[in-house]
Amino acid sequence: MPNFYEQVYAVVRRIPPGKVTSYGRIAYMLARPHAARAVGYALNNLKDQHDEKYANIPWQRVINREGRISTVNREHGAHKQAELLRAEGVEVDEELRIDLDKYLWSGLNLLELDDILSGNSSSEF
DNA sequence: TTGTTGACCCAAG
DNA sequence: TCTTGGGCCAACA
Repeated sequence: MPNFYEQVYAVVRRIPPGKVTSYGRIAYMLARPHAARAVGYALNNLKDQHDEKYANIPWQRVINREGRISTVNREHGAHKQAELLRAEGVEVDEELRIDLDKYLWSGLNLLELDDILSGNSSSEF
């Protein structure tokens, strides 16, 4: 059973290009409806991992529940995230807002979730 | 075993 | 819409 970080990364990797989701939704998918902060913590940790293993995780597709990029600028910053999303065809306005009605990822279905949580998914890296 | 810290969320006002 | 206050969770010292 992967630890919480790995579970978060596994879900984030499944967000298709041009779609976004929120920290809270990811937490909910992982059967921890109130662990949104921990999801953000996991992604923050991701930034410090320069391992190839973590190189292709589309962290830019994770935003907050308001459809806003809430990244406090550190190295990459909110602007970088906006650029990455625009490059995928997601419209991001000057206020760093995204139209969730258009770009929200519907999420994993229950069968896929079960695969991840039970650890016998073939796509578990 | 605490206490602290975050790329969060929710309800009230 | 915006601001507050409270809560929740995982990692770390």
